[in-house]
Amino acid sequence: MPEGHTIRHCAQEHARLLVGQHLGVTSPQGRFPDAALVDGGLLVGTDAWGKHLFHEYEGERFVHVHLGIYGTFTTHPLPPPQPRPTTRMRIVGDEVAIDLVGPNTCELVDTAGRDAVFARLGPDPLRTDADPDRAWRALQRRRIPIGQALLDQTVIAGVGNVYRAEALWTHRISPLRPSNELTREEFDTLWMELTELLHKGVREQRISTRNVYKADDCPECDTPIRRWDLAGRWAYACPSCQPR
DNA sequence: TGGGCATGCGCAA
DNA sequence: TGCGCCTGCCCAT
Repeated sequence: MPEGHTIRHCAQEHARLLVGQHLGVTSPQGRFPDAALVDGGLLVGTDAWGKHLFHEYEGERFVHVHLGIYGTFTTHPLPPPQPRPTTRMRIVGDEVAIDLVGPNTCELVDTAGRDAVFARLGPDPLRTDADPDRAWRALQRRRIPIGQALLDQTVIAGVGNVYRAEALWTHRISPLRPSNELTREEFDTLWMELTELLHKGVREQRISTRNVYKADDCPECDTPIRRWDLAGRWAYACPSCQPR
């Protein structure tokens, strides 16, 4: 269930369980042949930016993972069960094994490759070095529905469909409002809301609020929630609380 | 048993 | 703008 909070949690957990160890890295499915190039390597750190995760091995080698919509990591105590036929990557440490299934991306990159990923991502509210001004300026430069902009990872990194729906509903902003018509105050509120929701998601390992996302009626005014296709993704909003 | 769907994204047209 | 892809699960048949 990957929005940014899931990836941040993986980075933290993998760091806690595996950093400082030489890892057995394999690809039972065979679709990550470069696993052999880091097999036995020392894991020196992990990092997350938006929905992108990096495992850094000694020698400036990074395994870049993007879970897409289906991807999952599973942690097993040793000895781990037989891998599934679809296990893209298995990492075996001193005390646990971690399996990766169904990712959009699992590739080996160098520092330049990692930086190239970072370069095309907007600020991630979960990162302490995040610069919300960059997101603000990106919204000003464009005139697209704010609901569409929030899912654009070059604007803000880590927000997915659920956090978008919940944050806009909480602050009574229609997903259809043009991005450059938000006031600075509204943007600041939205940024803070997303930051809090993401942090809460990391802590609780799930998205807890369910106000409009897939809801039938608005918890505030009982108006039926409207669902429509916004640039290829389902948008949810209360037509009464979030007027255009 | 099989179709549809899912918190995503890149690419062709 | 629409489609394909990565996988698992739920629900209808």
